[in-house]
Amino acid sequence: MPVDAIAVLAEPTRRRILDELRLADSSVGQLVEKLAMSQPAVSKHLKVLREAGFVTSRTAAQQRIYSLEPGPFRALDAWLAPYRRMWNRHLTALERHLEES
Amino acid sequence: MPVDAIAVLAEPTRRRILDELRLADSSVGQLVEKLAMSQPAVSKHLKVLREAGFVTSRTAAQQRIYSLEPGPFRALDAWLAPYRRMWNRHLTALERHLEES
DNA sequence: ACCGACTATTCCACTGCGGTTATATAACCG
DNA sequence: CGGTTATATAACCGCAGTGGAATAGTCGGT
Repeated sequence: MPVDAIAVLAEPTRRRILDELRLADSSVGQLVEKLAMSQPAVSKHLKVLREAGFVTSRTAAQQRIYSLEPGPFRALDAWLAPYRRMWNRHLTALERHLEES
Repeated sequence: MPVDAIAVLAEPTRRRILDELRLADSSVGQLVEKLAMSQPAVSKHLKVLREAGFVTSRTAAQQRIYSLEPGPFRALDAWLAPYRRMWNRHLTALERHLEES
């Protein structure tokens, strides 16, 4: 399911966008400023993120405010689950203690 | 840290390799058979996975047995952590109940 | 209805990556 | 040492994706 969700995350710029949106919903213009990149580039990445379900946009006047959607993140977490079981078997005593908290 | 770890996982073939190795350590030849792909292709993917720390290989006669390493998976999990906090705020009552188990 | 602000789309050049074929290296065996 | 098996590397090709510049679309204000 997260089939190509991971591929979407492979792009550093897209991860930066997600980092920004995690802190606050943003308009395209705000992202352009933060990322110091051309507006078309940002819009194109947003399109990819949108189609993969990572973000949604609501219209506010001429701006479009983007915000995160948890779905694909949860899917990625689910993909990771079987491996998590594996690495839990590799816990050292110290790590096992930290795991308690 | 998982900087390009995610990019490494973006490749479907590499995820298939990881899936196989999760079930059992395997030689290159065994992976070639499972994946129905040319041996050089598999070797190249293994090189990428090795350099990203996802797998290690031990030599057994002419064969090289590959096995998983938990490190990068944990790093990915760490990258996901801040987003996990986000989607936890979106839990419904039902989900919240299931989360208890 | 026109203008200005904001965003999306198109076109193009470039780069990088995955796959195959061919070849090199390494290890075991007689 | 010669031959065979097993894996890695090299060279090449085709394609997909990214970024910029230019262009089109959308919406509110006057």
